[in-house]
Amino acid sequence: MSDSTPKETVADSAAKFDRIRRAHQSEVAEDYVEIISDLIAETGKARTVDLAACFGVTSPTVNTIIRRLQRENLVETRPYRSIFLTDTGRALAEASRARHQIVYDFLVTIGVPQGIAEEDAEGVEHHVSSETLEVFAKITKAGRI
Amino acid sequence: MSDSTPKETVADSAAKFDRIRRAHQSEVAEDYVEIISDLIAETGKARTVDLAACFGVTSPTVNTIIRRLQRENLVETRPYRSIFLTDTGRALAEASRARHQIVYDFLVTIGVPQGIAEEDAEGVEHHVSSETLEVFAKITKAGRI
DNA sequence: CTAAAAATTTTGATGTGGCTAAATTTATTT
DNA sequence: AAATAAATTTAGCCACATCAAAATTTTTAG
Repeated sequence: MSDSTPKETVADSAAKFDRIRRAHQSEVAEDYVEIISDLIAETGKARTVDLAACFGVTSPTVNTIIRRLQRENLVETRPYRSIFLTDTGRALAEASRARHQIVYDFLVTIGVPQGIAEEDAEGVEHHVSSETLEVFAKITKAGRI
Repeated sequence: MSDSTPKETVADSAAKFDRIRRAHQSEVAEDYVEIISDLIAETGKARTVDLAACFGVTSPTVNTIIRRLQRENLVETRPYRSIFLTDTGRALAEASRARHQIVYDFLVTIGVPQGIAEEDAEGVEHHVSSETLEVFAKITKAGRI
């Protein structure tokens, strides 16, 4: 127990959890634009039914979320038609993918098996600060600490 | 771009996101029992108002969540009285704290500043598998990869 | 071209976490 | 012990992600 950890004020704690709540709000959006981007790259379009399969949810769920993403100007879609990304959505997808890759590569570099790294990267990517990401990237590049 | 990443099936993808949704469901519970445990250790009791301050939310919000935790047998509380952990709750708090510490120590070991490590650990701890945690712990112990 | 299949959307429900405002109970002060 | 302050709870609201069932539209097959 190397406890040189400086103690945290109540205000720090509140700020920390507030940051997490905000991260949660963007998580779904980021996951969706990332998958939509993948689907478009692979098959030329992203359909409700494909997204539902990828996420393991029902089509009404996808529908609701796509409506929200449209409201937030991340995707474009017309009734009964496929889903496409706006410029903003594409940018967000790119940023998400980059972060995901950094986390994944880092985990593999430090010795986490690929399958596990893939699973964990998905959850972790939304919660690492840019500072930590930089440390990750540096270590991956060097192949060691 | 070292892309020897094996391709992922749609079923894998669905399982991955399902795991994340399940992690989200436990996150709040874990954070609460951890903070309740801290408060009891420091002050002998955990009150709604203290939890509200720690999490940066209002007391009705804490109230709702405590009701759920009580239903799930993680906390004990009587009307207008403080909140205590059940044995199950204490065990969960301990496991959470241990995980949190592993993630925090690891981040500090690889060079992330303490303040940032504290912030990031909170978000990351709920999304790392036991395999990855072991890798983290090993690196921390060795002081390098 | 029409009938069947597939995909999408709507409808109506649930659970969770958030809020404000007001009511209630407990604790403190005078 | 009465008045005030503080804490808790209740009530009523919203947003989000989820579902099943049903309605609608598009696509595909015969």
